[in-house]
Amino acid sequence: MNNYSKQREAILDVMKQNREHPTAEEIYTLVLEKEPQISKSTVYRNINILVELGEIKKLNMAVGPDRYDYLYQEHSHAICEKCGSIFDFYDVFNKDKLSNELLKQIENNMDINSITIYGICENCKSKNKK
Amino acid sequence: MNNYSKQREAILDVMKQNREHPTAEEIYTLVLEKEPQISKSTVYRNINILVELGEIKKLNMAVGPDRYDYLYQEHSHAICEKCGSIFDFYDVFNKDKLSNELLKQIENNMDINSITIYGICENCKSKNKK
DNA sequence: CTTAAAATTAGGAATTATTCCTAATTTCGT
DNA sequence: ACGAAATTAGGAATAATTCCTAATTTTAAG
Repeated sequence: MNNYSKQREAILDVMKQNREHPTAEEIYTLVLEKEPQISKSTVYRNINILVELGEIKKLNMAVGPDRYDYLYQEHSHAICEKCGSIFDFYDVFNKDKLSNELLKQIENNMDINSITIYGICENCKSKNKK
Repeated sequence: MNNYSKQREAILDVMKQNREHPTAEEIYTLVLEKEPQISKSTVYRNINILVELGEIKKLNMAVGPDRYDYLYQEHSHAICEKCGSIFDFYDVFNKDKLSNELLKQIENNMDINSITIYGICENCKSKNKK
């Protein structure tokens, strides 16, 4: 794994130019513009490889399919479990401290990749009150 | 939504007695012991209702199907993105403070339901070095 | 206790999301 | 330039979940 292919490069380009946390399906549609012959399995396979390589990040959604994020800057996500909205935010968690606390509590020296907040956004809260 | 049914009660019972974060499939298998006639769609539907009612929590996995957790005590989860191991841990995040920070940054007054750490566990780290 | 409306069910079909398979092509190291 | 290794397109297969329908159960009101 790691030979050059224009397909993989096109996928990475799409991710670099897109900060909307696209789904695999959306990535596929976007990459079709540059690579009209690309197949969906190639998109899925390369998405997984890029995650593996640490170039993009996988967001585990509460609703709907997984989403992906190019790592333009270290940040965290807050995800609405009702409507699936994603909010980016910065500088809240001290990973070293967390990592240490984790080590103490679970006795496992995990590498922390990301921290995600799940909840209900303002909009969905007000909808439910009706 | 919210009429009594022995099926829903049986599902909740399974969740109360199981702290292994079962998948929907596993819940289905377990509940079959008490309700041999229950159908998978009833299990899925009721799981969603119980999440909605706040009786159980949905864990958005990095690998494999979603998992569920009875809310016996407030706690957070650390999930290995490679093998899917789940670690429970306690008392690390100050939700009020976080909620406030979120409000400032994203200008959305989200209700925080849970905070999940995603990473790579010790075991998977050492496997990769080989 | 009836009774009617509302909620829930079983069972299976349908849908969605993702992975797997294969033969052909491309890339890479020498 | 050549052979091994990696990658591809295309489609089949699988996994996870939701949707549909007619029958049954629950609830609330009389």
